[in-house]
Amino acid sequence: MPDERPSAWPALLTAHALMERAIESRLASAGLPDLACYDALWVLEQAPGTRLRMHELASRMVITRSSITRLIDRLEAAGLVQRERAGDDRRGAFAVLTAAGRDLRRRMWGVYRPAIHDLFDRHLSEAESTALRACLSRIAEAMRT
Amino acid sequence: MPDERPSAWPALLTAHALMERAIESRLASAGLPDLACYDALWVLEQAPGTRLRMHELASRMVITRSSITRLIDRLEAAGLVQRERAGDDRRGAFAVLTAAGRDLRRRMWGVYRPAIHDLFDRHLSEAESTALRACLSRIAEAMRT
DNA sequence: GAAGATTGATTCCTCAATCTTC
DNA sequence: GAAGATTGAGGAATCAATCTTC
Repeated sequence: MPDERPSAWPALLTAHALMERAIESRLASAGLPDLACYDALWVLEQAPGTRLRMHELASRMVITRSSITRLIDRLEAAGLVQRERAGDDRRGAFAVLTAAGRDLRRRMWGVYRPAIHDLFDRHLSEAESTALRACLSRIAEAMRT
Repeated sequence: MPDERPSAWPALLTAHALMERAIESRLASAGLPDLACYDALWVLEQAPGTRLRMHELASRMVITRSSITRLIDRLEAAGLVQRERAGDDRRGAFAVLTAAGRDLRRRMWGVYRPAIHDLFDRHLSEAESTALRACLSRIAEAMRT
């Protein structure tokens, strides 16, 4: 880029792409689903009652409403989540984590966790890791508002 | 994630997704092509003779061989790049930047550059930006080898 | 009419198979 | 047989349009 001062953004783009490719490759080799699936299961597992409205889930995963519909279609077909109608507002739907979903998430973490360490955290000092997290969270926070 | 010490990786994932969405949105609003197109044009513009072998271009963009074939198909149809057969090894093909490609890249930069500043660099100090770039380059470098 | 979610049509990505040249 | 690139088939992301409920 014709830069005045070089931004960290291109490096982030490259690091992200390489990481994602390597992680997906490890998951696939282990016969496991992809990162989008993991993310959905994990976000649901953190939510109160392990359930979330569709648009809330989409927002936290940073994907579109149509994408979340189709993703939940697949996860539901695989028995990892279940849809439930909202009681108070019958337009709404919840995605609810199933026991199978929780189990699979845990198994995926067994591959995902060492991958994050080997490919990412291993190359950072404790201080760098903390600083990185602070910077990136700040940037994300600014875009959420 | 069930973490011992929180990694910066989830924050990177979120920041990346939000950034990409916001940048694509600005480019689309300006009637311009997407980031993949920009990246290809820019990588070619940096290369000696503004030309690169297909697999070299794919490697630098961190996309697959089939993806680069199809991306260059589109860019060539739009007159932004041109294919050339390799003289020495006739299996190979070059993607060569055209004048129209260079012009469009410049116009896109007029939208892309302020977006990077507004959404990313504006929230970082000079020192943070430098440190971020160093960390992410190191991580990318480790995966390249 | 607006919000929540889904669907149809299109575009794009990916895997495996293919073609060509080395 | 292997490297470079492309292609066909299937899966997934996206936009706009739709359906339902508020």
